[in-house]
Amino acid sequence: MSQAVLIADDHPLFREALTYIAGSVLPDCELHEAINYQETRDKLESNSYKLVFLDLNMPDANGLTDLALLKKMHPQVPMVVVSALEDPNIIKTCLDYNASGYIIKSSSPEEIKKAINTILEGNIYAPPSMDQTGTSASVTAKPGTDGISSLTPSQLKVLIEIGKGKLNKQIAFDLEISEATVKAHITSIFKKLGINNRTQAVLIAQEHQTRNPAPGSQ
Amino acid sequence: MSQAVLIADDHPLFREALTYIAGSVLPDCELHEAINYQETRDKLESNSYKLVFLDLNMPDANGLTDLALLKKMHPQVPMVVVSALEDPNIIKTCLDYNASGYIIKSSSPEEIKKAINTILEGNIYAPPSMDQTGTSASVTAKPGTDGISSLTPSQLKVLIEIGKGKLNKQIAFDLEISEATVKAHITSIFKKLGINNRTQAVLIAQEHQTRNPAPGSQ
DNA sequence: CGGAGTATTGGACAAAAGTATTAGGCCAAT
DNA sequence: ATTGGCCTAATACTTTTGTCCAATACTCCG
Repeated sequence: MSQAVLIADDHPLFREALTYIAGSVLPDCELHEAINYQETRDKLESNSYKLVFLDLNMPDANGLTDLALLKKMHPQVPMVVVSALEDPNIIKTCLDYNASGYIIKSSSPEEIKKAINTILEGNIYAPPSMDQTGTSASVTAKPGTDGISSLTPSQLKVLIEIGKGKLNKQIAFDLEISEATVKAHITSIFKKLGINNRTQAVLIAQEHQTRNPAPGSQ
Repeated sequence: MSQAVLIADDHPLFREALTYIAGSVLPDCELHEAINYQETRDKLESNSYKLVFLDLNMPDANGLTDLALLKKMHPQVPMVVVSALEDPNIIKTCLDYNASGYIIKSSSPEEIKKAINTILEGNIYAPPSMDQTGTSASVTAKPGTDGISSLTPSQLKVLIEIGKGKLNKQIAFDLEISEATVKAHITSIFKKLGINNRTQAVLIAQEHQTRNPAPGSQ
């Protein structure tokens, strides 16, 4: 069987760097790349990967919700989140969503190699900065935060669309399902999240976007 | 007439520090304190201040939207935003909302004194870090971002409530106006912001919450 | 002072959202 | 093979949302 690794990141430089590092640790692996969420999803569908590097700030991505969705669809594939953010809360949340690890983009190549090996041995890798703060009691989940993990893939997709401010009719069209189905999903989502209207759903969906303090934002 | 200054910050230590500094620069002023947004609003209603120090991260605050609202209701009162954040984009946005200045919490007492004097002379104070990047063309507003400034006080209040996921009925009750009025405001808001439903309004309202991107982000 | 423009309010109406119920097909686990 | 969960979908219904039109009140400006 082929041993393939997927690198999903929209930044060419980092993709190249990660490809190089992964190649040195795993010389016998095919190295695939994806530059956006769509491509990541497609490649996961058609290939069997032993490891996925996943950036949650790709142009068409929806932050943590994407991780939840990909893990729902491919629970057996180890996925490690790569991000510039070092916020322990975000890191912890990613691990809560069953990420196999979290790599900070500014890490040294040695650190990244260590992470890869740790994960391939079946363990979870968290960056060194988490060792001090990771188990801090100050990092506590809000009510409803974990509820999003209980959503089914279809429900997550609908929630993402709600989070874009779309009408049910538009969501139905875009997801190629009927409006009745959209409503059915929404009702389920509300029950699972303990809310009762879509604006509250937007707020929860927003909480799960990995914020990128990008230039020009705000 | 009495010369009073209001210090609105939920952090006791910083409030104390700021009180001390303000007292040294303005020995003849009454020094009032507010520990949350509600209290800030009330004190502004019942007193006439020559200067207000405003923290936008108080427990019941709504970020930049609060600044916009307070300035709408008291356009003549100079307000200086105090915050731990140094993001030039946020600083610029505060100034766009007619803040008279922006003080970074880690500033030295001398720096803060300078800021107070600058503002009391009728000028705008921006932190030194802005001098290099402040006028950068890279800080550009998104469409709709400035639209929030064009909202009337009532409309802003309604938008804030929408941003909490409330129903029109609840908003009407909480703001003590009729539901019909709430809806009328919402329609106006939509036109000004160029949107057509409340979930999109939530997204815009969220953008104007001052995010606290945690130490070490990016 | 008088008009222009606008904020605020409200009622009536149309559109969308949300709930309840039912049900068929599919897949995985027992 | 039967159960159970998920996705899909339709109908029927209530509630909420959003628009349109109209009236009042207020400020600003000539």
